[in-house]
Amino acid sequence: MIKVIVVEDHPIMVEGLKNILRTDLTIDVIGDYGNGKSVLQALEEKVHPDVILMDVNLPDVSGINLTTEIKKKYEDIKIIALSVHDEQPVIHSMLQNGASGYVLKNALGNEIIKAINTVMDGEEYLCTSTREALKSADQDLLKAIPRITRREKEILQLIGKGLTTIQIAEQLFISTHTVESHRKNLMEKFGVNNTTSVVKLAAEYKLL
Amino acid sequence: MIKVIVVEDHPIMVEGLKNILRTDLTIDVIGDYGNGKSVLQALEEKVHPDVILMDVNLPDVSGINLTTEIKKKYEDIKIIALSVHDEQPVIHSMLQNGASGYVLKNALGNEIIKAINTVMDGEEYLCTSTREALKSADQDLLKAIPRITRREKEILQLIGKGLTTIQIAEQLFISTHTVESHRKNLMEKFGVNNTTSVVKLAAEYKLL
DNA sequence: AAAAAAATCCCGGAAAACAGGGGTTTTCTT
DNA sequence: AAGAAAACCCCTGTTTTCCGGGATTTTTTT
Repeated sequence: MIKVIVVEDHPIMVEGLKNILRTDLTIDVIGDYGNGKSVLQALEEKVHPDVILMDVNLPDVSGINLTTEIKKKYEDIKIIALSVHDEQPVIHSMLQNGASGYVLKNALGNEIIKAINTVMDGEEYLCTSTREALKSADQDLLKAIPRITRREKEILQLIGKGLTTIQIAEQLFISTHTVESHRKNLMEKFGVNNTTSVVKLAAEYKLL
Repeated sequence: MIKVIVVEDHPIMVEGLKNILRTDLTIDVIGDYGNGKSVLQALEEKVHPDVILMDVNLPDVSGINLTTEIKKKYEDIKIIALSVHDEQPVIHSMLQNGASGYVLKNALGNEIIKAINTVMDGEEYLCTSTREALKSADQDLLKAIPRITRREKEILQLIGKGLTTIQIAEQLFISTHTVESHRKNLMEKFGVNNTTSVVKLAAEYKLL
């Protein structure tokens, strides 16, 4: 029996997943959790799954960070990402951080079962649309989501609120020059040359 | 029997919904559709539901527009919005355009059943978190999502790509003054005073 | 056919952001 | 305890956006 746990904050989705997985008699869903904290706790205490089906957008932590953390402590657990996002940087970041599979939520139910079996065989599984998305990105540089610092995130949020450099500087009790430095670094990290693009990408990657 | 159809592009979600609705014997799910076009066609041809459970983010049209269209032709059909978005402007726009209910996807299954029964009684139903979201918006001005024109959307997308006014003007073969006018109008419509905020809001409301 | 909305174009001055350099002090991580 | 990374600070000049007015011509919608 393959022991699976589901990490997903939409009960209806959980219901659907369980229902689909029930059709495969070699799969046993031994638990479900609505946020990152509760899974980590469960893993600590008692639960020992073979596979984790994990939504990428959880209420408390990003799936990317959660994957990294789980993989650090329990390297044998296979993680399959479940997501509505087909942006390459998101996919790429998940895989880079230890996910063995990536399935879009618009995939058919049996893709999930296929994914579970594939990763249990030690292989990587990407659903059809995900493969499409990566293919079109193709060639050279499929970038991961930039790692931004606490401060940068803070400034990014204030920019998103529509504050100007001067207002941000005042609010954070730092010089406008510092704010501009952070702005510069953000543009650099995101590989763009104005803040508007940074905000757009950050919104896309759910970093705001 | 209450005849219900489901409009939702995630098969797993559809599975979950059907499973939940099966527990109520007075509800009959007579069909499901993965996009706006197919529902409209089905309504035209044969299907006559009492209630439509509709995902707000469909691949082809926005739930807001689809609601408007359906309500114009079939005013008796009750529409319940299903969404991951708890932003007031989204909720407000849906209700304003004829939706009778709004349920967040992180709601429990029985909220959906409650919603169906409530709207069939001619009342409006909002799930707990939605009510919370509207309450915190409170007082005065819960704004709807601005209606933007074709051209404005086009310019918004180019701005989001990081193009400057000059570059946009060149690409669209219009004067920079025109681009600036559109920029101005966008800021006005969104009620903010810089383009970055416009892009952020547009991303939030899935207008990009 | 008339009215309303959208799209287009124009100006000038002020404000903000960007580009491209520099450097110091904390705070993590190894 | 060292080294690296983050956070902080500073400068000047250029570009772009914003704000405050305008106005005209197409499209839609009623």
